[in-house]
Amino acid sequence: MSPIEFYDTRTRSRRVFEPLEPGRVGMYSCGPTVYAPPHIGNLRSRLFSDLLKRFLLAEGLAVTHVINITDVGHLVSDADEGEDKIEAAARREGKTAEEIAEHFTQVWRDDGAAVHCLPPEHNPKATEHIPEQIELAQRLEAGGYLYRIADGLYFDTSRFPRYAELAHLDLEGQAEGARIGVVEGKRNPADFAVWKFAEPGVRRLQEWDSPWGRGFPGWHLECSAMSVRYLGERFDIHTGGIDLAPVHHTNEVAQSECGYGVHPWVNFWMHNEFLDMGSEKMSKSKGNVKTLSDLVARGIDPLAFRFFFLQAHYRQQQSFTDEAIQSAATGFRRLQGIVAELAGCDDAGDPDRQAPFRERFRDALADDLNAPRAMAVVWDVARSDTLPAADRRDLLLGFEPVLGLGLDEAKARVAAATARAEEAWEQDPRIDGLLAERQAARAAKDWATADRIRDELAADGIEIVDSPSGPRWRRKGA
RNA sequence: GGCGGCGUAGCCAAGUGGUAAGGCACGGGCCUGCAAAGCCCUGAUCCCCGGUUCGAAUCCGGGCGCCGCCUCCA
Repeated sequence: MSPIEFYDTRTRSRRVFEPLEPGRVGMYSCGPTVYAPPHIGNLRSRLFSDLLKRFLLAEGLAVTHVINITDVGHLVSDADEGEDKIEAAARREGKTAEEIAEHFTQVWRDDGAAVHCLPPEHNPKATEHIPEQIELAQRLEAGGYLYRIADGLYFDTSRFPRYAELAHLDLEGQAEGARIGVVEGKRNPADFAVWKFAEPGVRRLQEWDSPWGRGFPGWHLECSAMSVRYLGERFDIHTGGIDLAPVHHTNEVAQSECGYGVHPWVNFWMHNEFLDMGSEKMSKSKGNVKTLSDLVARGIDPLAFRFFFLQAHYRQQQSFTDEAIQSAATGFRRLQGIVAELAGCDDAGDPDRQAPFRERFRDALADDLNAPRAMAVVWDVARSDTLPAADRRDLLLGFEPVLGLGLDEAKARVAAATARAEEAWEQDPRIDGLLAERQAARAAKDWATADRIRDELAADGIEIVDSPSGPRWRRKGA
């Protein structure tokens, strides 16, 4: 058993993971801003934190996982100006901000459930923790970290020497060519809003009273305030997409370390890389696949996306192409078939014989969550011609709590898929007539006629599949 | 301008000093009248150049190419 090692963004190194409190792990993952459905890139981040959690649970640790729901405070344009995205969506849909947030929060939960992400222990909403956020802002104000300008209360990053630490920022060089929107009165380019004042004459759907006047919290504030409430002033792991490190997480660190006087606030910062969409940039207008529903509409099982995710390491950009997701779907289907077959075995396995495989699987994940290597073990077991079926069954089902691929229900899932395929067979007088003709030819062993009919139908894009209960047909690509 | 990542078989993707995991596709085989499904078998010396080393995909230097972030984008 090798020790658990994770890569930590702050120290830019792989370190042995030890919970701050033996046996217990506190995890915080940056969640969705609920103004639109999550896309598959968001889903990768979610799957990453879920895999991490499942692995820690399998290690016997008690995990408290917090994922926030950002239902206020995101602005449409750059800098700290522009319209709130949720408010914009609400206006567009003719609904309230709460309705928009509620709807997309549900979509986020449904999508997560569809890919078997375990529900977090806490799923706090920013709007339900305004007092906590104000309390933190007051601490920061008391510490002299904030200053007030026309549109809000800002954090003075020059008061926090470690500001650039997490993302290893070069603030000098960065300011030179960055497209940083200029906010009148900011002391440093990196300074950010902790509390924004409601604009005079503009009535927002979401605003609250505060010691500094009516307004709303800055985006970064919620994560600092809610994590301390549910995980304490220091905790073990904070996850998120790699893009969050330079701004969002950097600002969270500034607020939390200055507000609570702790360091390091978070023991391990773990960031997942992006999905590489290649030339087909994700965009609704181009009609490119980007949400889980889009995949489902194309006949991709949500869990095939989870299988796809497990095939690449979380810190590598993963190329998402049509061919890649299709091949994942095929691989997943076959793996399910193998497990479904093994489920019928009633023999007892031999734990000693299984041990080496369990260890390889576990050690791959202990090695900075190397899922691809763990999957290689899965296939070694699935297709082993030396391991008895009982051991293969025990091993694969033993991996399931970490994989989350639904292998424990493989038999039922395969049966359901078969039933769905049955329903997909179509009927049509003309084609069914030709099929009957072909059957007659087959019965007479007139293969030439039989094949001619099939070829003719194939030319029309119709595929015939023979089965014990007779021939069926469907349109290709359906 | 700054920060970061990548370039391994047709595609996806592990592998950070000792003679290249795994998945998908292709090809071959079994099965099937044929086909589909399923099962089995089969493939690479690691972008280029130079260096370090007994030995490098793995370390160093220099190229070329690609991607992300620096905008409240995961």
